[in-house]
Amino acid sequence: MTFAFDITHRDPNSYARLGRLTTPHGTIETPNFIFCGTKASVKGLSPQQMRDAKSDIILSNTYHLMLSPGPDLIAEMGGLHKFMGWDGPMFTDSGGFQIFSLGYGSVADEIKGRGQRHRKKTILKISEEGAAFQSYLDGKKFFLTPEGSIDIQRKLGADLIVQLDECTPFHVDRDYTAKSMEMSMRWGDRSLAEWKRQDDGKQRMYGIVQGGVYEDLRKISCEWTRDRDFFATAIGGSLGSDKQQMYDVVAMCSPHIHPDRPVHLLGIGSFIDVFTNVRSGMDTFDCVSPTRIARHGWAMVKGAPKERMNLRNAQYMKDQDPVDSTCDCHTCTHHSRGYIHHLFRTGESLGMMLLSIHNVATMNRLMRAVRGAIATNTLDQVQKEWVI
RNA sequence: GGUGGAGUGGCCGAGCGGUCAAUGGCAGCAGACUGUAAAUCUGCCCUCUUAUGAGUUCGUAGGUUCAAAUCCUACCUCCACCA
Repeated sequence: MTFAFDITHRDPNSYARLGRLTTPHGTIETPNFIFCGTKASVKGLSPQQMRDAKSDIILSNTYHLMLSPGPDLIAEMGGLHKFMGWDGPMFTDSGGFQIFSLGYGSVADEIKGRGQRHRKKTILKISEEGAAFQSYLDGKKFFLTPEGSIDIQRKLGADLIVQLDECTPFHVDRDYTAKSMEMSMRWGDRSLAEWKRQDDGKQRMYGIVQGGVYEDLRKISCEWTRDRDFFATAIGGSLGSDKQQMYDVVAMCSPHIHPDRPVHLLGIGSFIDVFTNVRSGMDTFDCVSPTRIARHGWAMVKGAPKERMNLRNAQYMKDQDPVDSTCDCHTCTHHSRGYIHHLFRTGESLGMMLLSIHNVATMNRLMRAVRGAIATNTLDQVQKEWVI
C-alpha cells in the first residue's frame, strides 16, 4: 500500500487522535508538523540538518516553483525529492495562499488593516477560470488554474498535493466569503478531475475547507470535502482576527469533516495553537513561523513567556546558558545564548541558521510531546509544561 | 613658518540667518511576523515629562542681529598644499 492513514488512538475527551500517515516516501506519526520549504528549500537548513532535527515531512509551493525554476525543469531534474535532496514525505501547496498574500500582504497586515506594505499587488485578477499573476521576478504574466496547479504539482512530484483554492481574506463580507467558498468548491472539483485524469498512484490530494468565520458556510464546505474523493482534508482561509476566533472556527469544522481522513490545518503553528487545535482533530500543521522568526532572532522556547526568547536583546550578551537547557538540538548542545546574540549583533548568517535548527527541533519535540500526551491522555498536563 | 579648507547629536554626514532639537545612513534599544516576494518591516533613539511642553545643544570664547549651527573676531584642533 503506497498511501494510507490509520488512526491508532482516539482521545476520549476531544477530537484528538494519533495516526500513521503513509506515503511512498515513508510513514509519519501524527499529529505532526510540516515545515515550509517554499522554494524547494527550508530556509536556513539543509535536508540533512532537517533530518538531524528529527523532521519528518516538508512542504514546497506550486506558485513559487512555477515562477522559478519552473515545473518542467524540476521534472527534468528528476522531481522535487531528488532536486532538493529530501527523500521523505513531501507536500506541496497549490498556490491558493498566494492568491491572498500577493494581493493583501501578510496575514497580520490584512487582519490589522495595514494593507500590503512596500510592494505592489502582483495578483492581477481572480476569475472563475483561475488567477492571473504578474511575476515579481520579471513581470511575466502567469495564469494559474485548478488544472494548471495540479499539473504543476504532478510534475513536482510531492506525495501530498492540494486542490487550488482562493484563500479568503478576513476583511471581506459574508457574501464574498460565500461566493469565494463556492468557487473554491468548483476549483476543487476541477482539481480532483485533473488529478484523476493524470493519476499515477504516486500522489494523493487534499480538499480545502473554506467559509471564513461563518459556521454555516464552514459546515457546507466541510461536507463538500467529505463527500468528494479527496484523500485528506485541509482547513484554510480566514480563521478570524484573533486566536480565540481561530480556535472557534477550527472547532466548528470538527463535527463535519470526514472522520477517517487526515486533517491538515493550513498556516498555523504556535505551541498553544497546536495544543488547542489538536483537540479539534487536527493531524498536521504547517507554518513559516519557526524558520521566519528564527531569522529575526527569536528562539521558540518551551515554557517561556509568549513561547519564545529574543536573542538579539542586550540581556543575553554575556549569557553562557544554552537557548533552552532542556533541548537536545545541535544548537543547544553546542552554543550559548551569548554566542548567538553575538552572531545576530554582527550580522553573521550562522545565527539565523542556529536558531532555525533550534526552532525546527523544538517544533518536532513539541509534536512528539503532543503525541505522547494524547497516548497517555495527559494533554492538559503536557500543555502546561509548554505554555505558561 | 605661509596659504587654503574643515570642525554638527556614539560614528559617518546634510543643513549654511528665522519654517532647526537640527534630513539621511550606520550603530544602539525594543517590537511585529501563523498554507514565506520577509536575512523583512515598524517604533524609539540630547535631558526631563505619559503627552502637550520645558530645558540645554552644532570646537571654545566673544560679537553683529528682533532672530545664529548658519555672519564677524580671536583662540584651539585637524587636513591639504607651499616652504
